[in-house]
Amino acid sequence: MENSEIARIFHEIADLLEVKGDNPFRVRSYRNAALVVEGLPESLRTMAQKGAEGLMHIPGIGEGIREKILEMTRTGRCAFHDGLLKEVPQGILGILKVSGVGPRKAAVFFKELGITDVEGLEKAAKAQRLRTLTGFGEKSEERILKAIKDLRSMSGRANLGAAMQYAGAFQDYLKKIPGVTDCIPAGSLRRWKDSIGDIDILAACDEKAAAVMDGFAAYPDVRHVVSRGETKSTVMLNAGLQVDIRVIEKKSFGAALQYFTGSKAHNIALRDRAKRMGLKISEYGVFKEKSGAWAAGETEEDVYRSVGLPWIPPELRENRGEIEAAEEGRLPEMLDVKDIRGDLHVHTNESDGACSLEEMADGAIERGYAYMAVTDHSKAVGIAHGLDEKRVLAQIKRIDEFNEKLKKRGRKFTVLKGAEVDIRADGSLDHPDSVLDKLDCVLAAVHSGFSMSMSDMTERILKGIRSGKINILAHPTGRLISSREPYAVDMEKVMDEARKYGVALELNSYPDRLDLNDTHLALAREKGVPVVISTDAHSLRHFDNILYGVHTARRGWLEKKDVLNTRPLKELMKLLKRK
DNA sequence: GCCGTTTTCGGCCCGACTGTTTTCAGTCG
Repeated sequence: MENSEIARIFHEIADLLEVKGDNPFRVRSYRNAALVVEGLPESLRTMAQKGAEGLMHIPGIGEGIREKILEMTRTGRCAFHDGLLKEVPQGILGILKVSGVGPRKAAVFFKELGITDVEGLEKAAKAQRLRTLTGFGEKSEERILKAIKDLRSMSGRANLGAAMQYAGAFQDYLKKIPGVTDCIPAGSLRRWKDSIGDIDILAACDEKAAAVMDGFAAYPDVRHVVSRGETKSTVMLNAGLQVDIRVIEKKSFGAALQYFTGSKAHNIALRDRAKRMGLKISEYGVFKEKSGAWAAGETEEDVYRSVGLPWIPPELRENRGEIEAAEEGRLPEMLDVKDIRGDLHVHTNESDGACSLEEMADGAIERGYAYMAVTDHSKAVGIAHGLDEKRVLAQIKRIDEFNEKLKKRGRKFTVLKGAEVDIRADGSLDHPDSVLDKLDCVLAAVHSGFSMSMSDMTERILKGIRSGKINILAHPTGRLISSREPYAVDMEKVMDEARKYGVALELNSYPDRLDLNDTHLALAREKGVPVVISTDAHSLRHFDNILYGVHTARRGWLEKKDVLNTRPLKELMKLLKRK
């Protein structure tokens, strides 16, 4: 059982306990454990091989949950979870996804009306049966029907790229409303999380907040207003994306930004820390607990300073040890997009790119890069018009000629000869060694046969690494955030072997990929496996995606030294020498 | 169920909005 599945079970246990009306702090323990497990770089499967001893010292995991992890990694089941499902029908978990319906209401619907799933809830609301319950009326039914409609129109979480665009447009609109002095997207967007549940926007204003709220609700792309208050409102966009806005006075802006950026787990830990110091943190500021006197709040720096910490970059705020690291002066030196000196995954119109080699090179030069690797597909990827041996040789010749031309013109820019060679189902590479040996930078990647077993897929990729012919493993898990699960692969084994063979792992910056993800990157850093941040550009504008890659790397605590393409060309070329 | 400058019991972040009810519980972030 993998970490993601174990985390899912803990989330479900938390939901089921809540519907049962169990101790809310016990519920929180399971929810917290789920988050901790999700953020764990190493797999519990591996850690549990040493028994309970291997699972000690994971914050938030105590004896009870440790036992359940052991059980799940050994048997693939959790008896406690199975037992809960006998008491509470699984369909009720779906009801909890309906906005405005939580565990208490779901329990009432189940006990009083025998409702066990969303369809049943919809029927009951339409038949006006909910209003027969105490505490529910006509409006409750309306809200629930609307929320069910919204739920169905949402395609789960939005990818970061799309969410950024929606948020940017909304932000521009809000800034033009009179009285708004500042406006910034917060939430998981500001933390550059790879998928976004909703957009959170914080606005500071010097006049009546009500005017801002009017403007907010009047945004042309709004489908309907979900809730509307003095300082806080929620709307649903036509695209099925929810947007929350919070309006706050300038003197509280830092505290509000800190609060609204999250993550929830980070905030709880920070507020807990404040409490132990005799302080209280809310979105309005930091206050002395006894006297209620205002202590800080205008900037985020002030808020963190008030609890004895340096400012913590948003990407790190997941309660994954950043507060302890901040306290001990161990926060990573954050990578900057300016540190990136070149792109090592670029396609041209020889395969499925939109632009020529020359056009892509111009684009890279314009960004201030020192180098770029042309890495078109190999023939197995027919749909991308992959190159055969003959075409690769022709491309090599063209690149040599192009580099000569650049040199003559005095340009300090080099195009590396590369390929994105397919790792076939049997682990062999899709170009002969004679071709690979002529290239500067060989990427290898899986493009088909995703449904293999974990052991087969791992072996397939290990064979590619052991060929000694590749430099970089591209998009190592193959996930597409909104449409395809990662294939099953033992990433720890892949990383160990990659380190042995001097193969780097790619962080693909495409917002739908972001592959490796943040926790894998943390593992790579721990294991000392070098990472390359690339865009997989198929057109000029794709170069911009490097921003998503860099911020994802920051989420994985990667520093400049951990990333190969922060090195100057000469140093890079030495590192790309294959064994 | 977790955790300890409040250490093995007794706490556990904090506030806005909604609907239905007259003072608040439930939900959300």
